[in-house]
Amino acid sequence: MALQVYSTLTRKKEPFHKQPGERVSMYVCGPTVYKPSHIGHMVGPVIFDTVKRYLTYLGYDVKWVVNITDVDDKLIKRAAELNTTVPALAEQMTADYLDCLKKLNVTGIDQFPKATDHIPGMIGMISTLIAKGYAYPAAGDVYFDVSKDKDYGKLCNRDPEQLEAGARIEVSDKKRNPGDFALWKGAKPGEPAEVQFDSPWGKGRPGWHIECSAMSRALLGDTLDIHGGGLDLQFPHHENELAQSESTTDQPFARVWMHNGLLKMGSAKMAGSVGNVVNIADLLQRHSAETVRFLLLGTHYRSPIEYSEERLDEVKTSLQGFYQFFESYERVTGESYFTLPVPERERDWPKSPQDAVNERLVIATLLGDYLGYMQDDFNTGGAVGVLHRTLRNLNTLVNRTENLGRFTYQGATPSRETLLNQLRESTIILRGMTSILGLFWEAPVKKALGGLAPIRVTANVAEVAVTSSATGTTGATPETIINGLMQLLLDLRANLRTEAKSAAKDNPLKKALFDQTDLIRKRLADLGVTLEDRPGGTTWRVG
RNA sequence: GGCCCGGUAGCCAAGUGGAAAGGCAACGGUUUGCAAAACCGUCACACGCCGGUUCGACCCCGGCCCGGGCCUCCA
Repeated sequence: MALQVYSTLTRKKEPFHKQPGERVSMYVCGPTVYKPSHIGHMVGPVIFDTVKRYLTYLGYDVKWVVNITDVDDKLIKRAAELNTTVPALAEQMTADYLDCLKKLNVTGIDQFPKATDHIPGMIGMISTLIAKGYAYPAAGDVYFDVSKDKDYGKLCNRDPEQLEAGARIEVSDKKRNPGDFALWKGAKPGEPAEVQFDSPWGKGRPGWHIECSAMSRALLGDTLDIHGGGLDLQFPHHENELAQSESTTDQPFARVWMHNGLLKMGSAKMAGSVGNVVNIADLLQRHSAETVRFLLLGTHYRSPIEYSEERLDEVKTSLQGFYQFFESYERVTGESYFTLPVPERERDWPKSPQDAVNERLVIATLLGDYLGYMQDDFNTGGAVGVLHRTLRNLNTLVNRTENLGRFTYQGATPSRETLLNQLRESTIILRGMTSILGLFWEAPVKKALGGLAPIRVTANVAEVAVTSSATGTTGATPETIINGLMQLLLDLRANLRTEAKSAAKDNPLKKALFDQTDLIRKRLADLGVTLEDRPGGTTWRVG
């Protein structure tokens, strides 16, 4: 099935209008930089980052632009409150925004144009609109005349006549129609000089909406392939952008309009106006960026996302299985999941599943399911489900490899090498699937011990001794000491276990020795350290 | 009032005109000296309610109830 994308304009899924290999322009409305970002601000970026990753995987050449609106009423107000300047505030908040994107692994945005860098473009557009009769100056302001635009309201099904009925629209005697909106706002007395720009209509600043029309046009052209943004921007923001742009260029403004659902807390949306926002910096103190991204992608992008601490805890738990697998994978293959090649484009994926055996075939089927979901309007929720099913198969493969000989096969027992090959190829597929979603981009940090890697203790104590002396003792740091102590403890425990296991059943020492090994494990558990005795030796981890 | 969007198990959440993915929680089992981890199994005769279309609907149509969003700044 060809890629299907839901368009707000037609209210239905449509086959994507471009072919792999072609360029795709994507514009997503960014923030007005007057406050630190909250998680709601990250929904769109995470989703469209995933959209870009998937389109890239399919072979499209995507150029993605996100605007920074750095001049606006809210900025002026906030800067005054903080006793700073608008540019200084904007710069600081932009840095915060970019930092949040980086933390959530939103890496696909190609350009972040600032409104203040595009004033001439906006003035040009407004002049054109006036010349074509779509806009009119009024005492220093310039307004868009919605009655002149025949299809005004087509995105949101709004009837300009009925806009009056709402009566919540800002009233102004400068407007010809209640639904008219400002393209340019004349400077008001007392406003700082840095937000006063020269224009044919006197000093002033752009209205909200025009910056997106001007900047998307400047960087991506008259017609965008994809225009995205939050559901709450449909009206009036996108409706007005659409009206301005098409009235200016006489070209379709966007081929596809994609709107993401909003974050919900309980029964209400999360928003600055509701006052229930969760600041990202605070959030990341409690939960990993991975957990947050996983939460955002677990629900279809057009649906509201249920947000709560409980949800985050749940997601975190479900994520543990993946981390466990990554450790298993490394233990069994000696290779880190995070250094496996990432098949970024379709042509780079492992091929010829017909050559594969058993699990490898199953995983190839799962990949098909995964792609089926993604093809259907970027159904990341369904895709995440496939990830979990894939994980189960991979764990089975790990178990078979690690416990080779304990499993009975119908035909010939595969060699360890065969199993390892299957495991590696299958894991690369998982790696590719998670990478499209932008998940598991870096190895998790063992916070409690400052990045200390888990030690593996083999049952062979002689071998252990060699390992520890090879580690070296020079330059003792808290880390090397803790590491060494853990090693010591686990060595002793390994010895006890060996003794206990070899002791005869009726030997009273057997139980006594096992009691000691259990005591060590219990006391470590009290400290938050979990020991896992495996066929190849004992591993430990924090948590 | 107008315009949209939802209502799937205890919670979250996919989905298809032909007998409901996945996760969390719960329970049972395999494995383990015991654990941990992993794996297997159980867990919605049922998808807001009522009609209709159909051989057959959770999925299509109509009505109703409930919830949410937008119409004012908002990702």
